[in-house]
Amino acid sequence: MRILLVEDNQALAEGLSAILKGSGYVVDLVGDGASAEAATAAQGYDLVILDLNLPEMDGLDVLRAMRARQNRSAVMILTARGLPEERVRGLDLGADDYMTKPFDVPEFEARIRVLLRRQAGMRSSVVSHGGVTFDLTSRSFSCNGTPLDIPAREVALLELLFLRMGKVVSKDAIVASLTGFDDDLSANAIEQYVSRLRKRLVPHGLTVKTARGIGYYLEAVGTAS
Amino acid sequence: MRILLVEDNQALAEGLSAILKGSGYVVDLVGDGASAEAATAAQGYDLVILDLNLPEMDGLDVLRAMRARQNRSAVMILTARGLPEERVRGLDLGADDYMTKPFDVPEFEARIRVLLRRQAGMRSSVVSHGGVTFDLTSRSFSCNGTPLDIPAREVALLELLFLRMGKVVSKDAIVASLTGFDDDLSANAIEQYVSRLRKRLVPHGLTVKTARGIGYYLEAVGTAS
DNA sequence: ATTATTCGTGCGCATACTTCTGGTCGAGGA
DNA sequence: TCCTCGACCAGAAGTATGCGCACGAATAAT
Repeated sequence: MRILLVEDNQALAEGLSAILKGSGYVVDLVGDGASAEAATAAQGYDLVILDLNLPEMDGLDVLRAMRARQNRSAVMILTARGLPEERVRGLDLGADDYMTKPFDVPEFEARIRVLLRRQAGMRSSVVSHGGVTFDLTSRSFSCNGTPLDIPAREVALLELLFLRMGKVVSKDAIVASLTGFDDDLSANAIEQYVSRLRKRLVPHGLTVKTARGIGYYLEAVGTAS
Repeated sequence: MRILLVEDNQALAEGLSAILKGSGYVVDLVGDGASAEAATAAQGYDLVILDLNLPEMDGLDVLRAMRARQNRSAVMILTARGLPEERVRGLDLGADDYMTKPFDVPEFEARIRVLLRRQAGMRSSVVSHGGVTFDLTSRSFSCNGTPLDIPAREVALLELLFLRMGKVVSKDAIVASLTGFDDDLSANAIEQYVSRLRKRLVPHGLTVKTARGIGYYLEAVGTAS
């Protein structure tokens, strides 16, 4: 975890830096807006701790510039000025948290943990094989960002195979997974879906292989056994 | 955007609920820990605002249970107790922010905006696709600087699609995001909004594509697959 | 209070997804 | 080699789903 600390007050800077390093973070320290600009442009930080009261360039300008550059780092603002409207501005400019000096050090550390935890946990629940991606939450497939237009029933089947990539799924298991209690499905229907899926998957480098008498499994083309 | 407010003080609950609804959020309100448990288990909320001082079950237990259930909703803790060590505990248990009563309402709103935009994976307060821009602060759309006049319900829908540009949003997710406990929405209503939105978006180079049986997604016209 | 939007539902139509029937192909076994 | 059985495909009928229209109810604006 790499943190950039932007603070012009020498004493405070050293103190915070020591605290952060003590918690096991890698800390870079700069004392003015221009240096902060340069550092954030050059390095990808997980977190930027930003004092607003900087010489020359205002801290909010640094933040604004970062966001304009599409910089995704988490930002915590640290300042002596405690005006509520000032805070609102900072937060709306893209800061993730805002603390007013003097502050409680344990709380400071806790809030940093929160920001870093969030930063790390932003990965969404998706599974990829080759160029194809499956989003568990929306139950939809996409290829290079563009959604694949596949009928619901085929999605259900593909999902089953996709999540067990390379493993054979028995026909019974497929039927059980696609139907509820009351309704049933002829074995032929499944073969039908498989057939359609095969055609659909050709451009995306996937094939449905058949395990005769047992079931089906998914495979990336060119990965012949 | 759907928010769960957990607060037992009737007056405060109504007040906050009014503020949030005024900002265009869908708000569900519960008054005790058990209800909060049930609600978070049943529904996916974008944000949970949690008072610690609850009858029967402590707010922190609710939070702990949520996280144990892998619930990823953002959580803001709200309390009268201001002990720093108390805050640290809350934050380390998986809360994303912590405010002490009494608090400044504009700052409260700003922090909520922060949590929601971070939840959506956004680092700054405006998102653009093509010529259209969405301002998360005012929750309004504009095209080349001129605001687009869109009804509230359609804004809510467009916001959902816009923030997940190109990704399929399931119809269920749309309904969940647009309705609270008491009211419900027919599937037809959504199709209706989509229909209206489509007409509105034509001049601005955006189209709502439909993933039959699954949901909808937004796409820039001319970016056909 | 009156008017103008906005909101939500029911209905009919069109589309395309599902499912089955029946027939051809290919793999293994006798 | 031939025979049998499962796998695959094509076509067609049935059916669910999405779409737009039009109308009444709710809400906001004047």
